[in-house]
Amino acid sequence: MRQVPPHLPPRARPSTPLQAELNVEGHARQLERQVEQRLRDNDIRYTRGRRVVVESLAESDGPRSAAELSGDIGPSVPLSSLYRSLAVLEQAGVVIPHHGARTITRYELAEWLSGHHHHLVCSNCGFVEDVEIPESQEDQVRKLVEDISAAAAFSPNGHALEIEGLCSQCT
Amino acid sequence: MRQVPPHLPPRARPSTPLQAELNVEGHARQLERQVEQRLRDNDIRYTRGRRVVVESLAESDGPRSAAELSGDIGPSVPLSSLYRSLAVLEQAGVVIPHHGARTITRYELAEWLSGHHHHLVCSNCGFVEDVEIPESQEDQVRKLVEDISAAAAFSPNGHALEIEGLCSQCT
DNA sequence: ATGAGATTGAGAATCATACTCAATAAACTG
DNA sequence: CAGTTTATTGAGTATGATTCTCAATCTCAT
Repeated sequence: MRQVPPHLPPRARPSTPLQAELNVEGHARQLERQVEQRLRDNDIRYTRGRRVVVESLAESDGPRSAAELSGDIGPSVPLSSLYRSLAVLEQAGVVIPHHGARTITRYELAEWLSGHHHHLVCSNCGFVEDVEIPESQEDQVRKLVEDISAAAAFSPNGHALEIEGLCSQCT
Repeated sequence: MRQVPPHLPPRARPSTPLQAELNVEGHARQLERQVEQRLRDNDIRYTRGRRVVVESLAESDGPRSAAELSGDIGPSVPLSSLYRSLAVLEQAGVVIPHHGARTITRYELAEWLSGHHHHLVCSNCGFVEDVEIPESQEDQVRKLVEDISAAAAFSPNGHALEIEGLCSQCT
C-alpha cells in the first residue's frame, strides 16, 4: 500500500518563505492555544504526551493511525500512552477518529481546528485525502443534509461526503 | 448501546400478506440468482457457507458484524470460515464493509443488490441507519461528487453521504 | 468415478487496542 | 514553599477481532 502522499493542509497558502514561516508558526501557536483552552475548560491537563500528539497531527498531511503517530513521535511516548492520549483528546473533541480502512483507526484534528472538509478514499491504495470544497458547493451539501435529515426525523450535527474511487496515483 | 432498531429494507413494501410472501420470496430468489451469477462470473463457488452469509445479510435490518452474523447463523459455520466467506464476498463485490464503530467492521449487501443509499450515524447510540433519497436529490449529490472529483483529479467510483447526529430515539 | 484444485474446520497466531498497577508529575492547600 | 491529593505516565499484560495454517473434505471437469 502506497504511503500517504503529501497534500496541502486546509489553510491559506502563504506566498513567500518568510511569510510562510511566520504564518505557519502563528497558526501553530494559535492552534496550541485553542487546544489548551478547550482542555482546560474540560479540566483536562495539557501534558507533554498530549501536546506531542496534537502537534504531530497538526503537522500531518492526512489522518494518522496510532502506529503511524508512534513512528512520527518516536519512542518517547509508549503506545499505551498514545492510545490513552488519543482517547482523551477524542473525548475533548480535539481529535476525530476516522474508521476508514481495515481494522485500524486513523485520527485527524477536529474540524474546528482543521477546517471542514470531505474525503476522497482511494479503493486501491487506501489513502484518504482531505478535500475542501468551495462555499457554493458546501451550501448545496448542507441543504441536502438538512432535507434528508428532516425527512428521516434525524438531528444532524455534522456530515461527511466520502467519495470512493481511484486517486491520481492509482489511476 | 441500543440494538439496531428495525427499519424497512430498501425495496418496495408489498401491500397484502399473501403478496408480501410472494414478493419477498421472489425477491429472495432473484437476489440469490444475481449473487450466484456474479460469483460464477468470477469463478467463485457459491457454497453453503457463502450462501448462508448472503441469506443472513439479506434478512438483516442493518449492517452486521462477523460476530453478529455468527450469532444469526449458529454454530454450523465457524467464525474463521465466516470471515473467509465475507472476504470472498467482498472481493466479488457482493458485500460491502462498513467501518463505523470502534474496532469492529459491519457488512451489508452491495448497492447493486440492496439499492443505493446513504447513512445516518447516531453519535449517541452508534446505530447506522440507511436512507434512500429521492432521485432529484441523488442527482444533485452525483453532480457534486463529479465536480469535486474532477477538481481533485480523482476518479470517482461511488460515494456515501454520512450524516452524523442524533437518531429519533436518542434525541 | 478420478484427480486437480478449491474450500472448510479447528485451532493457533497476529494485530490493534484496552487494562493494570506501581511510579511520577501536576495542581491544590495551607 | 512543603505536604497532600489527584491525574497521568510507563511498562507490561490482557482482550477481542481478524487472519493464518494445515489436514480433511468437497467440487468440477474430465
